Amino acid sequence: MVTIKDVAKATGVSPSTVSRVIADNPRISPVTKKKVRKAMKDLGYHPNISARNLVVKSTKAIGVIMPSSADKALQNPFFPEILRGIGSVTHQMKYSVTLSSGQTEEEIFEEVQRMVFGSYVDGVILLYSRLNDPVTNFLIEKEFPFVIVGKPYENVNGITHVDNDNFSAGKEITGHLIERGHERIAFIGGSKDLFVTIDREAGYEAALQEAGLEVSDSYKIHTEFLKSGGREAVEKLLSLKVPPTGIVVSDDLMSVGVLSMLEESGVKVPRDVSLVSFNNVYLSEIIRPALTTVDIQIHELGVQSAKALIEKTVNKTEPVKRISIPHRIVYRDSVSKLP
Amino acid sequence: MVTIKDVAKATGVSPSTVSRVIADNPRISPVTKKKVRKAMKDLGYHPNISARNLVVKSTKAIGVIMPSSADKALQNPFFPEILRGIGSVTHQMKYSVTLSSGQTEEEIFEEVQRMVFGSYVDGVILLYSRLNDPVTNFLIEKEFPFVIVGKPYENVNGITHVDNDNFSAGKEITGHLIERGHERIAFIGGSKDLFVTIDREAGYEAALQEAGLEVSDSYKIHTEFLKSGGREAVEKLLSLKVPPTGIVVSDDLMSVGVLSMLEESGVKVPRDVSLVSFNNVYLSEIIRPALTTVDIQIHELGVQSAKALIEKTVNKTEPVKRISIPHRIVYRDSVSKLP
DNA sequence: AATGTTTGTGCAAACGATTTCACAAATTGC
DNA sequence: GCAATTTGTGAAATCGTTTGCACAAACATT
Repeated sequence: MVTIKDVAKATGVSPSTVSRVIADNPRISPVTKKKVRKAMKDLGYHPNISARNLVVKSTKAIGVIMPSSADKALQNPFFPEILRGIGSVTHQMKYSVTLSSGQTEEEIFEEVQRMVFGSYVDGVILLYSRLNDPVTNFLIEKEFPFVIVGKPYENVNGITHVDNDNFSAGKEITGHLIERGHERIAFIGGSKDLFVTIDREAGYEAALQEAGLEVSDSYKIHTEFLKSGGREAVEKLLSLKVPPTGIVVSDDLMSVGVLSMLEESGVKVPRDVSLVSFNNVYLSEIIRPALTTVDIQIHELGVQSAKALIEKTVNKTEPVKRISIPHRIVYRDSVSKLP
Repeated sequence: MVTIKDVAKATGVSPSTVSRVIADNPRISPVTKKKVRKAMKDLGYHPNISARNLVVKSTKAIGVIMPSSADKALQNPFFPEILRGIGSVTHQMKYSVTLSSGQTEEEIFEEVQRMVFGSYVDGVILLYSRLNDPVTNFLIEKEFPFVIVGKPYENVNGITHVDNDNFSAGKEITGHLIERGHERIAFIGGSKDLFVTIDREAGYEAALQEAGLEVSDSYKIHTEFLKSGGREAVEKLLSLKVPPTGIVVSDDLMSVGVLSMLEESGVKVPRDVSLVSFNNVYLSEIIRPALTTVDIQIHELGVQSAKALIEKTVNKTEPVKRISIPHRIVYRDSVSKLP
């Protein structure tokens, strides 16, 4: 391994000078810089990151914490996409990203502790938000820089987070259905513990009320995931005396499940019922009918969260921010117009 | 920050002793260990990882390199899943994982260089395999520990990798179609540059030949991705004078695209044509008809690659390994039996 | 010409761990 | 009961950087 001393020796200067060249210190004369840089190149010098971290007390690394794999959500294309968003800024800023690998809630907690106590990272991004989450509490208590993607369960004004306006998104997409003449509109969502679900559903209800439509409990379904449980739910929905003509589904991935079940039951989309959902993952484009969905700009969620976090790590006094990523509806083929 | 010295002082021993307690050195008396451990707990001591890395010249971290985002494959649920597999062993071994964040091929290359030269990681896992890949060549040249998930393009016997037997998988799944009475079977695959595609296709052909069936070029389609391009391909396939009754698709995600197009063209699966594919991602279970597909055990690919890599990093002389993860067909509802 | 300032560089002390060597005390073997 | 070994601990060097301080040389100011 070639160290700073080697290039110092090779150039005939002191290690400090080499270090300053690396930092591009203005006090070093141009000619020395040239010399040193050449030597670095020739010898194939690369700074040792641990040594540097040790003294500067910063790692230029951020931790990204995934939800525990209890959240089956992990197969959701949401994650690779947001990782890419995060990656695009970390790369540009020459930061690196360390991924959590714990599977259970406790494992993840341990891991975060290691990350912060051991100075593995300068800050963390939480890719989930849970009520009474030990990780969140821990980070707050330690005053460790972090940002949440999504809406924090408590202390919303005290935690920097980046989120969509899921209420409006829900309202708008439901509004779209209403505009197209639908009056009986159902909602199918995931776990009620998730703020995304809650907000989108609230938006859905708001749109209904605003349009003077009745919101009925029998039109609202919450199902963890789309296997057996989901099937019954959808069937029940269809067998109501007045079945819905439109359905708002809280997530594209769920949508494909719902879609499949509908078609299986002989219900054609969008002919018999219209379907809209959220996220606009690649899948929603390749499935038939292509889904009308609200694009929440997952990539941008990643970008902004990484930016906000890095700002926080370089400037500890950075004020709390609430960043809202705009959404837009992308119209495709899953909704029909009613007379 | 509480350091080793603080706990030394608190316990009345020397830093070296504390260090040995951490390492659970047998030479330290049980009573001292007790004392020291208590002090560590009381003071909230956590070792500083940079300091340790600096002296032991190892980071207990591995780098995971994703394909460049030119590979749109990134939306594939394959990635989160394999990350979870990797994570499960890194977590257990108390390793951490650093994710590549480069988007283009060059960015990724730079990043890998930083990782190895700067001693960011002890080894890397390549989640792709490309012909003449600068990254691969670099790692080989530097003799830096790495493993490939998939089949290396060259030097197959010289590079530790973990892969499925894609040839057999292709052969078996095609065989299944044949058993069920199909004789006209098509193949739809992704880029021909990928070994997965090549191998699975070769297996497909082998099965055909073995059964005395003709393999025809007009039955083989390669399409980058499933939007416009894919649609035409599928239509062309259907409009042949003798259209296939069965299709082998190289990937579940593609399958949902194909499936959608088929149904859109009024072709019912499995009534009119049967469909099989590979990977067994969550999606293949929720879509209707549920897909008969070969489960390649993505999670296990991750587990084994991480294990193999860690072995290599702790023992540089570990021999090259070729690890093959078994597959199995999971039978669902996308194939019908022909008379 | 004397003084003050700027410019360019080196010395040496950190940073927080690990590890080699040394050594006293305790234990064992005979 | 004495030599040899084992057991338990500490001192100090080391890992590869960064950085505060010092200081000589060059330059600017009167």
